[in-house]
Amino acid sequence: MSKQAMIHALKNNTFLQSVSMSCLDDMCKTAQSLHVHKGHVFFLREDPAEAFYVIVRGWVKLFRESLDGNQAILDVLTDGHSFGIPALFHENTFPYSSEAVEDVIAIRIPLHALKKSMEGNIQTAHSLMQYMAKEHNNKEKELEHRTLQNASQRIGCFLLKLLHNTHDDGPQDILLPYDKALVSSRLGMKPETFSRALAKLKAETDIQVKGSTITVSSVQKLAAYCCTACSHTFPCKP
Amino acid sequence: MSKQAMIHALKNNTFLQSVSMSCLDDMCKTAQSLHVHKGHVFFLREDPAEAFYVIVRGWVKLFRESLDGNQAILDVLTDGHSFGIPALFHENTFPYSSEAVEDVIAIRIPLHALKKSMEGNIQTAHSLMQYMAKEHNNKEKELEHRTLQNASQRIGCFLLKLLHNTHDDGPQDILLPYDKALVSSRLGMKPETFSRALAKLKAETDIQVKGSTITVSSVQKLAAYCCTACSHTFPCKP
DNA sequence: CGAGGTGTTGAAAGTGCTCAAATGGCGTGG
DNA sequence: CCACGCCATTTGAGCACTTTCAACACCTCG
Repeated sequence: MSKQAMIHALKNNTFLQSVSMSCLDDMCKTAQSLHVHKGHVFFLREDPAEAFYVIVRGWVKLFRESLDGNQAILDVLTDGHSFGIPALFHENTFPYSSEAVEDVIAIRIPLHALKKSMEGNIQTAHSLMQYMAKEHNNKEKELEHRTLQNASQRIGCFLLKLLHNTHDDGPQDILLPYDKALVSSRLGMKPETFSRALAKLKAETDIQVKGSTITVSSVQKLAAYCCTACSHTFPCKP
Repeated sequence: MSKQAMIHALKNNTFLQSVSMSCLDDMCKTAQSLHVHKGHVFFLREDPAEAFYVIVRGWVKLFRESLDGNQAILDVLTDGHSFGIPALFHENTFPYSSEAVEDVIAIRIPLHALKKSMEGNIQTAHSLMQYMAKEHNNKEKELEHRTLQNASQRIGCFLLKLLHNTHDDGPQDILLPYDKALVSSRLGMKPETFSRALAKLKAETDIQVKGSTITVSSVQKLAAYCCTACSHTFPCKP
């Protein structure tokens, strides 16, 4: 991937999109693009951190493992999203591990380049803050969902976020972006629970499930089922 | 509370402590101190936000309520901590409600003062980022705990964070900082569950419970019980 | 002493988890 | 084109943990 292509990718749909071209140009001087194959890790928790990553294509999961061998999925990210940035504020070690869920193309940008850009350029600093605030907000929502919603409702909420059109109430198809086992751990449940909870959701809200394709017959009905257990009224955009 | 006292309070143990006196002085020009009595709210979720708060003394809970009337506690804060800041990045409305758990003395600082200070002063911006990164990190830990730890382990982990001395293995007393019902919802469980889970923790790790005072006979033992279900090895400082 | 708040306990139901086995789709090699 | 094996997913049965609802104990304060 050429340097120009990298800059273009950063301008499109990443947290750096408001940063000026010249700043991105600077930042990309030490950046590189890379392919990571399915199942391979970018870095592990506590690794010394030298760079953060921006996903150009593919899916990446962020996770931690407990001493007794369980895994908690923190997030699953795709095009335009970045990861590894919190290392900046964490003694330069990564606070989580990251792994390609499928083949990934990413841009690797040294943290010191980001730091330098931040110091010289208010816009970079502002973008980073915006990014962190959004992350923080997402985590708080997540925590609320774990507290107030049951398994079926969390699945429904996940589906609602995948909708393209939140206004039309007519039937819409949703394609699960990654396999059900990963969706389930992303939502803090086991695959078996996911399967049963999805069946329950099907019974409650008239969705149809065929493999990874889910057809929502009434968005209203689905939202009514999920969002009553949440502080946000549908659609919960920001 | 005099302006000098406010500045002094901000210099001591808040996220603004690295900010220069002159900046704090500026910021405090439009700040005011206030008392809020137990049970009274500072603001509600979705209120238009004009200021954030720094706690000088007392305890404040941050929470959200679902449509069907349940409450999720996001955090419970005390001296030196602040709340309301995320409104800066949230269309100037508060993303959560806040209520005094006991009588509180706080400093109310207009958000525009913070914003202005941030723009004129790198150190303020840096402090704010540091603060947000830490918050973000805390939320991720919280989420991990909900995923991987059971009720007893979460209580144990909560107690470990209250320890003054993490090195000595000898007996130490801990005083619960607020009532058990609030601790339980802070940890995402019901009061009854808390009571039973604490009894189980007592059986498993030789702690003694007498009202709000808990005596840990062996920190090692408690840590061994809780931290095996977590990715962080004890003591988990940062 | 009585009232109200706070915490505990019991019994039963609900929810999600574990382990094991069955199902079904899909790509490969024959 | 079909059989095979692999993998993801589903299903079943039993269990563990948490919640619910109700009752009770305890403490403090008036």
